[in-house]
Amino acid sequence: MIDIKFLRENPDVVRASQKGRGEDVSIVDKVIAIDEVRRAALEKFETLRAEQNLLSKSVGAAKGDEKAALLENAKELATKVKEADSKRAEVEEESKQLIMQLSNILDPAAPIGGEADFVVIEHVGTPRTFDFEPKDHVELGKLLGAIDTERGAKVAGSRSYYLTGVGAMLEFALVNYAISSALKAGFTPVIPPVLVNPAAMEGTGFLGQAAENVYHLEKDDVYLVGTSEVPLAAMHMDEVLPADKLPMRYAGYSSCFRREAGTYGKDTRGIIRVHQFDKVEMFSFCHPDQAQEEHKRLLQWEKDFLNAMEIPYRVIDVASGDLGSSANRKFDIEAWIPTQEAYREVTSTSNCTEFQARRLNIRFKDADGTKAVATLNGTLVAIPRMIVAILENHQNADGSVNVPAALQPFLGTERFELV
RNA sequence: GGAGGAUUCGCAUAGCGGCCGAGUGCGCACGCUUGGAAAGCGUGUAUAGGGCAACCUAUCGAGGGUUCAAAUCCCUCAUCCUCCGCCA
Repeated sequence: MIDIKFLRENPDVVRASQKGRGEDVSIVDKVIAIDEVRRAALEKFETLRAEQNLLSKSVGAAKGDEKAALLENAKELATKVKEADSKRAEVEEESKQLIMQLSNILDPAAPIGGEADFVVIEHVGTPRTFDFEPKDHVELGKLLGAIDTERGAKVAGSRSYYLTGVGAMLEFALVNYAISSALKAGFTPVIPPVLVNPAAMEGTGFLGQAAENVYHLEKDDVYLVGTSEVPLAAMHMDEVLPADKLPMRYAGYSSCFRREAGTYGKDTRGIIRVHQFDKVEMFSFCHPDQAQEEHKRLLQWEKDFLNAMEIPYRVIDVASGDLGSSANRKFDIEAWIPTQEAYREVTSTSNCTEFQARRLNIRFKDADGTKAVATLNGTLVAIPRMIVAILENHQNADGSVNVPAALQPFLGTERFELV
């Protein structure tokens, strides 16, 4: 949610931001208009209420005929107050609905444009040249007894899979490596709930445009999270965090559930795009002035992970039209996938500034008062895509796969052999 | 799933339909006292919104209702605790 005071004072900035995202600019003026109506309605109600409070007191003090007369007036006033109050509530709700439609204000540094208009910040590592025909992860997964998509489909439908044998072991190794490096970096490890209530989902902004990708359990009115960003962000909902504890960093490990509606025909092969996967997510609550630096740090931790996996990748600055509504800037890391001869997204980090915290009512207190914190998130490792990258990049001609040195202590082997 | 109890200002508690935005204790901050500290004494100590100054308004788990007036009465819901049942 945008700060209404900021919008009042800088409508042009908000207009430009909406335009840059390719979103509705006219909302800005609608918000300004309704905000005036809102304040007028509020003032009217408050004046009447003040009058009523006074009158009520004199009723209490009065006696006999005098009291009867006052009561007469008070009754009349009470209906007026009720009317003014419901008008106020109505306008406030309307105003809130409109404000909620506005996305976060873009970082001026974010590239403007659509999905294809990202800016490549850097390339790290060089895609390997194979002296044999590289196999894709589905084939390798079969040869190693690591991934079983056929049985996944049989049991759970399309975009489902089993990780078996070294596949399962690889997940444990990745998670262990991720959590132990997060610990070293000062994160608090967290295993969050993956079943959350509407307030948590709503507050983190996943019931907007992203709603169709969220699983909802109607009978109990709870949602399956698509990322542990949701329970991690909502963890401190309605709290005032101690300023001297910021930044507060959490590394959440959880399953993630995504309906993947509207992706028919996209990445149908293998485990690049699936309905359920596990992920270690970094989440940071920090001082708004620190948000940009924190964002760089999250990106660095993501790079460290890719480096440790010895996988070539590039970092992109995601364009305005492709940002989530909460993010003011987003960096994606894309790993080189040999059989696709392309870089594919494996991690992503967003700076949500105070946008998300304002919705969730997460604040901190310092000398100037109580203000919204900034929230940032970043993927440390999303298991299936990392498995794809590791298998494909480190394969040998016979289908065996070399284990990156960083993972060897967790796996007790240097190489995955065919089964 | 059933039966009871609870939910008040950081914590613990008091609270009669109007004198309650709310008392007390602890904690915290500042001051006095002291060589210094403790104790003691004094003062202060929620959040949000509107004017942005005085001030006003809202908030006693949430949402409704009764009333001129609700922390206080009624209804619905949520959470926690105890007991019973069921499942592990």
